[in-house]
Amino acid sequence: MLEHCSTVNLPPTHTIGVHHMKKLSGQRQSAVRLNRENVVAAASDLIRRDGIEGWSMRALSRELSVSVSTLYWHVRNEQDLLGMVIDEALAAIVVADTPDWRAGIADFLLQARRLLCEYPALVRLIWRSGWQLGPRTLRVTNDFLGLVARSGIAEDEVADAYYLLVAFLFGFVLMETQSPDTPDFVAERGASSSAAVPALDHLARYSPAADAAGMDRRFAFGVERLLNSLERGSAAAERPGAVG
Amino acid sequence: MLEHCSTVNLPPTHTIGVHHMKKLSGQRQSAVRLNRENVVAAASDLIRRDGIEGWSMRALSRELSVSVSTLYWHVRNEQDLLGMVIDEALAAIVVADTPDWRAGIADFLLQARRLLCEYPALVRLIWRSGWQLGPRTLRVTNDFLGLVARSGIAEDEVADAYYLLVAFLFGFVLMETQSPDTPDFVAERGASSSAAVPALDHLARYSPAADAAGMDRRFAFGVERLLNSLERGSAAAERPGAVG
DNA sequence: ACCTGAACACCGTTCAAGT
DNA sequence: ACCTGAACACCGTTCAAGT
Repeated sequence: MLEHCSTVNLPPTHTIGVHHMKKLSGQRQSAVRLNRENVVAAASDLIRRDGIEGWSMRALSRELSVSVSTLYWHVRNEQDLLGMVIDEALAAIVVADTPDWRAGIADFLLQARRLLCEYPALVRLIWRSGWQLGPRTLRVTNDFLGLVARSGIAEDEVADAYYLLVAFLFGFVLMETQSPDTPDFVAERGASSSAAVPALDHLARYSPAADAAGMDRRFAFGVERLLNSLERGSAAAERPGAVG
Repeated sequence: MLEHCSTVNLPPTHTIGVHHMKKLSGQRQSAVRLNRENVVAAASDLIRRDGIEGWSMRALSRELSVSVSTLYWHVRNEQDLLGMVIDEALAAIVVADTPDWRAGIADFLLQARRLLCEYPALVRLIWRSGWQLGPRTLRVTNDFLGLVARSGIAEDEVADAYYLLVAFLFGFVLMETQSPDTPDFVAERGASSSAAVPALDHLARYSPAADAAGMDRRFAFGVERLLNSLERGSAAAERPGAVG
């Protein structure tokens, strides 16, 4: 029920590591020696295949035909492992080094959305594992920050703009991947409401359902407005007084 | 480590229910008869007090000095219960019925941020329990949608604007409550990088750390830019071609 | 250096059985 | 109608013990 996220057919963002080390097919003996990298790759594959619901240290150990406790030799604990999985995945995002900051930012956001959408477990992982940034993620973040700075926004507002953009990105993917189970909740609820309580008229009218078709449009809408709001940045003349 | 979220000292958003039914103090016998409402209220209190980390059906049963299985008579399952907790909490947001849509939207966003921040477990809950909207949440959503529609944005863009605003809200609170464990990761990493690999200069320069002081400013920045971007809505002349 | 088995302290959910 | 105890199938993590 969280299977949309279309955005053109997704290129396989994740042919990075040594992955699929002949495991995940379920034979008995471990043909390959385990190491830190192997474990992370296997975890990544498993989460990709089964989603976060099926994930557990024990499930991974079963997948690798290895004792659970073995994993703890290669990895400090679950959070440590998941952190590395996140960092590896996020490293797939490449930040364009272009003077065209509008295109650069839009491209970054689209890449990130695709990655997070193709790999919805990632968002839940980031959420769950406390969002500590790995080294590769820091690199990507740094480069993106440079892109934002290039927009000509005031120097002391770069971080603010970064938060605006990334907050939108994360929130959007969150809504997109975790959309309500009942896409038709509007008709349902709107109809059953008695005459006494006012109906959910706006919900019925504008129906902000998270249908796959609409989401691409909505993302583009958001990105466009955000880019515009950066562009017209410091020249805002009619601001009431909320500068702080 | 997720203890910021200042935004003026928070008024107690949550003196709603019958709560604190003399439980949470830990005596033996259940003086009050249990019912659906009671259970939800107790769950809400418990999560508020101990955060989501300590939450479990079994923990709640211990708190109520009752057998775990008893809970399942009053409530379908954990997800059902958490859904009701969320809906109750979100119902505390009141949407101003004002023609001043800018003020109305800003007020709504601030209320929501406060609530979610004061109650960080909520965001994780929403995340975890699949974001199905309860009846009270639908009401709030509906009213907010009306406010957005009043901004004079094109009718077929109301839902898009709604997503833009709410995505920002959720993403922001997510970043705010789940900020990295290492607020000083910049100096740390920036310093230790060798000369070979380029330093994380932008991170060091703009330091987008989630310090409590900066977050209020950042939220205000975001809200302001978003409101502006709605205002200048349909009059956008120089859009490249991303209308769809 | 790498792996195992058993143990510890947890989970959510079900279900026959009690009053 | 409401509550219990025991059971089932899980968790993450530790640790002495094996090679």
